[in-house]
This record gives sequence, C-alpha cells and structure tokens, in this order.
Amino acid sequence: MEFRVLTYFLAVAREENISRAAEALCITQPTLSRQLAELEDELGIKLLERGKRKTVLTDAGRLLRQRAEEITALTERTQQEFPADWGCDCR
Amino acid sequence: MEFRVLTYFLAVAREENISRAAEALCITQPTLSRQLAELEDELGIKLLERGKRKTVLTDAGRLLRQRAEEITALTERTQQEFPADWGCDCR
DNA sequence: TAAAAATACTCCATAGGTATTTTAT
DNA sequence: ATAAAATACCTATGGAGTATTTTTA
Repeated sequence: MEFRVLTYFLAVAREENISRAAEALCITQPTLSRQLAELEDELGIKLLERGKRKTVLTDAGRLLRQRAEEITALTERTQQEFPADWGCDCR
Repeated sequence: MEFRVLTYFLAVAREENISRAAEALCITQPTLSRQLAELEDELGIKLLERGKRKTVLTDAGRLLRQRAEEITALTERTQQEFPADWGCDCR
C-alpha cells in the first residue's frame, strides 16, 4: 500500500468515476483501473461498486477513504517541512 | 516519498548502520544506500551523517524519523483493518 | 446502446542485485 | 587496516501507455 495508490484511490472517491479521476491524475484510465484492482487485491476486499455512469465506494471503501485522507494529510504536511518539493503539474 | 522508502529510512535510524539495516530489510546494502540518497535528494536535505562504524541522523533526519514513525504507525493500523495482509518474512 | 471499466498486449523507468572502489577512523 | 558506504553496471519487476473488448444501467 503505497502513497501513490492511496492518492489514486482518493481521486476516484472524489470523482466517483475512474475515467475522470484518471484525467485529473494525468494517467490513463486502464492504468488507474489496474492500480485500483491491485489495491483491492492487496487489501483482500472490494473497495468500489462500478456502475455505468458512477463508481461509488463500498463500506470498506468508505473506511479506506477515511484512513487514506489521514495518511495523505500527514504525509503532505511532512513534505512541506522540507526544503525541496519542486511541485509537479502534468503536461 | 513512498512508504517503502520511509520504512527503509526508519530501519537505518534504528540500526545506525546501513549494512545492518539492509540485512534486516532483506535487501542489499547498495540498494538501500541508493534509496537513501534518492530520499535525501527528493527532500533536498541530508538526513544521515555517514561514519566509519556508525551512521547517525542529522537534525533533518531526526525530524523525518518523528514524522515517518507517525505515518507508518497510521498506515500499519490501517492495513490491519482489512482482511488480507498475508504477511511477508523474507527467505 | 453508449459511457465506463476491464483486458491484452507492449514499453520503459526504476527497484533491486553483483562486483568493486572509495571513504572514514 | 578495515568496516561501512558509494559507485558502476546489469537485470527484472511492475507502472504506465495504446488499442480493443466487455460491462452495466
């Protein structure tokens, strides 16, 4: 369970749509789809209910969103305590 | 800044020796050495004072240890909330 | 029936390894 | 003189892309 994948997951939770989340993350839909499947595999539980126009969180997904938000908040605050951080906006 | 690298860093902080930390992590010394150099690069600051028989933390290193411990504790607690986690002890 | 997601590949960046050299006491 | 770390080079895993098929309401 790496940071990168948690931020991917949070983007999907926000957008409720894997394709739009992928766009926001500047990666492709199949890449995001695979990373999410691997995360579900790794945790041993389904996190998302995939639908035709909306992808919503399962109960487990809602729990992970809570935790992932805590973890990424802590991590981002930590990164800001150090000099580097040249940022990175895609394109 | 990925989890994996934070756990690498914490192992070095614990062992005060990159070679011994590498052994504890089941990776090789050069691999660990490179990952640490990349972490210092990424954060833009020296984290370790390399010595002949001891490698100790700089001020920045001590700050990161604090944060890394918070982050990994939160992450490990999270992982335990999910069914999978087949563990993994090398060899 | 049409968005959204999943699959089937291909590619390449980088995590990791082995062998060796350099550094710090 | 000697542990420890760094460097050089190589390998391999898996993250990411393109093209296409399969789902789902």
